[in-house]
Amino acid sequence: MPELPEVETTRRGISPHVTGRRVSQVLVRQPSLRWPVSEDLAQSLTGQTIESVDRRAKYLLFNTSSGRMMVHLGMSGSLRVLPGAVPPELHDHIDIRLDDERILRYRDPRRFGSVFWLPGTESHALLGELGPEPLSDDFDGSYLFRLSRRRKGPVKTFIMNSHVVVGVGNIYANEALFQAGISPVRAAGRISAPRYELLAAAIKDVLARAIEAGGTTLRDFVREDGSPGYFRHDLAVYGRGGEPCVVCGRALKEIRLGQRTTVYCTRCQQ
DNA sequence: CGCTGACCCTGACGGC
DNA sequence: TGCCGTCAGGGTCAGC
Repeated sequence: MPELPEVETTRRGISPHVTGRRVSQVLVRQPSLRWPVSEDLAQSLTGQTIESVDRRAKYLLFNTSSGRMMVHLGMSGSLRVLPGAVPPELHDHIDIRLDDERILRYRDPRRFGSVFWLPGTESHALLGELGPEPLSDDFDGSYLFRLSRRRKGPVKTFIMNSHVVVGVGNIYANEALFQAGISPVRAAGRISAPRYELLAAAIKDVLARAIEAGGTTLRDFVREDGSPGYFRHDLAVYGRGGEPCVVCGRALKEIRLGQRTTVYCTRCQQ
């Protein structure tokens, strides 16, 4: 379920606890993730010092002087820092023991996530074709307008495409389109430049607010905590199909678009 | 090239 | 109560 705000919240939460720490041991209990965890992860990472933790799209990058560990949390993944030798539970797939005896633990019940080791300064094919970060200055309305010309697919599918912009998952795509007053089913190529300005601003706003909320919630990455990074009461449309629109009161419409649940107001979103 | 749909997996949930 | 089918979801990739 991690969307970009939760990945960023995870990065901020664990970063102070792992930065500057040396990895003393890596234990892979379950290598069968979205892509198999390579056997050289453990030997490459062991002995290395984590210099910083970056994020690109929904990937977390743990930098060392000899390479990087790249982690994707998929649908159900989480990373926590444990105070010591806490017994693993079901779905706790990877333990990274640090030199202060704390453990960075990767859990992922549905195993949609992935963990790679990138040697040296090597990149990864999965990082190669990504669009801009939604919160960066590279991402704005004119960018979306330019890229969308002659595109016939629905705008919601367009903004969820990681080649277009990264980190806009289903929940926030629904929310941003509602906030911008744009129908999710409208063809991407049939939306004006001014309306794309509204959409880009809405995407930035919903993501930034969710990150802020994540930072102020009771998340504690040094203990067990599985609380989600967003709150249902903050969501205007997602998960509210059939319920009244918060603006006009009309029942929200729920459809499937590109295999994803889509909720919108047929009056407020055109 | 753009777009659609299948697929990976397990937990939650609804119906019977 | 318990079983079983369905759905949810990110993101890649095959195929049209």
